[in-house]
Amino acid sequence: MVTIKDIAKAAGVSPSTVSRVVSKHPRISKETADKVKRIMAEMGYHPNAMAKSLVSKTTNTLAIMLPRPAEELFQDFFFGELLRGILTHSTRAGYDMLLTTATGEHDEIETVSRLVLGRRVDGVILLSARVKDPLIQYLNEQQFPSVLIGRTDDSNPHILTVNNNNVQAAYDAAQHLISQGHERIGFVSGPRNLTVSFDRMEGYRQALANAGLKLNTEWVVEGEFLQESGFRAMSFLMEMPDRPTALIVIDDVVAFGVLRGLTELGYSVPDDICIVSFNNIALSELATPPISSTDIGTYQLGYTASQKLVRLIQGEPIHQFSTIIPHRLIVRESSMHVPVKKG
Amino acid sequence: MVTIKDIAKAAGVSPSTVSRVVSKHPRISKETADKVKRIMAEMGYHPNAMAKSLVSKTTNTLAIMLPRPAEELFQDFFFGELLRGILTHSTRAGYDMLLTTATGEHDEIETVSRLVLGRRVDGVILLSARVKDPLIQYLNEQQFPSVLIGRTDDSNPHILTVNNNNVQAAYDAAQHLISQGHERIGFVSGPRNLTVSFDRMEGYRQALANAGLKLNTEWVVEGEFLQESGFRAMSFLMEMPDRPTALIVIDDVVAFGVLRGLTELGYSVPDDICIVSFNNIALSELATPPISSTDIGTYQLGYTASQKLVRLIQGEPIHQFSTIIPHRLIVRESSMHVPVKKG
DNA sequence: AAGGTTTGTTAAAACGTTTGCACAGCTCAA
DNA sequence: TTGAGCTGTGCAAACGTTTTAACAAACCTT
Repeated sequence: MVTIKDIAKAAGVSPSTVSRVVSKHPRISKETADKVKRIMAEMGYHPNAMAKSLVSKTTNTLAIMLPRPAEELFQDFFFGELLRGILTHSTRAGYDMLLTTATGEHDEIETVSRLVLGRRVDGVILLSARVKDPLIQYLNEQQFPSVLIGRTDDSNPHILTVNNNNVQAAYDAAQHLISQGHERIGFVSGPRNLTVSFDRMEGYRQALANAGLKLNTEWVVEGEFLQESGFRAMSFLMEMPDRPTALIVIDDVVAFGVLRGLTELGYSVPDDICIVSFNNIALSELATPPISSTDIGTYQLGYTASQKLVRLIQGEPIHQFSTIIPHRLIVRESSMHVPVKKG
Repeated sequence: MVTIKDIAKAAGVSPSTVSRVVSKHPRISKETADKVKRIMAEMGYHPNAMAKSLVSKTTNTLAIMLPRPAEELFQDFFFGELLRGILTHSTRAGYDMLLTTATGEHDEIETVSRLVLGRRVDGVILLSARVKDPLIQYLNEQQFPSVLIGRTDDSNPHILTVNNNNVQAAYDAAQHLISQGHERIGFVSGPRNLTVSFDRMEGYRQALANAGLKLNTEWVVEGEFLQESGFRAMSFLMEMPDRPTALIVIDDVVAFGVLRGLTELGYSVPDDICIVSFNNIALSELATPPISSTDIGTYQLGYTASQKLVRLIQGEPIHQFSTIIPHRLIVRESSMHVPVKKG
């Protein structure tokens, strides 16, 4: 293990000088710098990250806190794309990513405080906000640099957020169906305690209200972000006497399940029922039929989150604490059918 | 920031004693331990990870090196599932995961040596081996604790590996088709420089040879691990006068593309052509038709890799340097059709 | 030519732990 | 009673950096 002292000795300078060469201090003469650099290359010097962190009190590392039921998340392309956005930026900015997950409900705070209070990371990225999220509240109290991908209520002023306008996105999806003449529109939602479910439900509600359409609560089904959820929802939903002619589905993976459920029950999409979904994962357009989905800018969501967090850490001025990534409905076959009006 | 000295002072003991309480040193009396623990809880003490790492020369962190074209990888459910396996074990074993990716071809070694020589991590997990992988060779030379998910040639004795028997897996897939009476079987492969492509190609070759079937090299198409690859392969493959009646596809995501391509060209699966694929991602059974796929134990692959690496780091005896995770062909509709014999 | 500023470098303290060694007090066998 | 062994604790060095303060030498400015 070659240390800064070894380099200093070999170059005939002090360790401080070597340190300053590494960190490009302006007061170092070109000759000294060149000599030291040459010797570092010759001897294969690599600064010890821990020693540096200890004294500089910065780790150049960000943590991603994965939400508890990580199974769901990982099943989703959505997560991979998000991670890719985060990683692309953080690598460019010179930050490493630490991936962490709690083992249980209660040790969530414990896990994050080990990292935060143990000065293991410089900032935290949170995924998937719950309606009353203790983790968010904790980080807000600690005033530790954090960014949430999702939404939090206004009482957490220290937390940056990057999010979609999910109310509007769901409104747009519903409006698309309404404009095609649908009057009975259902909603296959995700877990009720996630803000994303809440917001999309709200947009759905508003669109229906605006169009003067009835919202039959029996047309609203809550589930997980899993295929099974969508699959199971169908057997229930399609048995209803006055069943919907169109469905809004919270996520593409769930929509795959919905599609499969409908196929097995003998229904045809979009002829019997139309479907619009969210997240626009790569496979959506390869489904049979291709699924209409809302592109929420997943990569951008991750990239922006990392970007804002790094800015916050580096003390740059924050123009806006909350950033909205635009969405766009991609219409495909699954919603291309005009329903037959009832007598 | 409350340090070990603060606790020592408050408890009326020396810092060494506090340190020993934290690390459960047997020579500490129960009374002292209890008192120190109480005070730590009261004052909210959290050990500084960097200081600890500096002196103990261990970081309790593993790195995952992502292969260069990370886009492909992230598009794949496969990666998420693998990550879940790794993370589940590493969390249990008390290790954090550092996710890193190189920005270019050349700085791969640089990126990993910063982590390795900078003593930032205790071990490295490598994904997706190339045929002559400089990264693997580097880690082998450094004799740094590493595990490869995939295969390497025998000249890297210091690298642990976890892998499937991909030759056998492809053999089994081909055999399945052959036993159904197929005589013209094609192969949609991945990038040629990945060992996984190489091995599956080999199994495919062996099975055909064993059955006395001709391998038409025009039936073999190389591409990426992307849907487009599968999609594009079809327009080419199906125009051939003596086109195959069955296809083996390197990955489910590619198979989705294949399926879509065939649908657009007006072919029906499995009636016109049968398909068998690999990796068995969750959406495979939701495709139309459900795709026959080889379950390669993705989660297990990741879990085992982490397990072996941690054992190596902790100096436990290694029984076998190379572990094979069993595979299993899941037959679904996409390969359930007996071809009509010619003449 | 004197004083002030700039430039290039060093010495030493600090960061918060762990751990080898020393040692005091105790127990117990001979 | 002696001393060997054990138990519980403290001292101080070490880990490899960064950074403040100090200072010598060189450069201006008048």
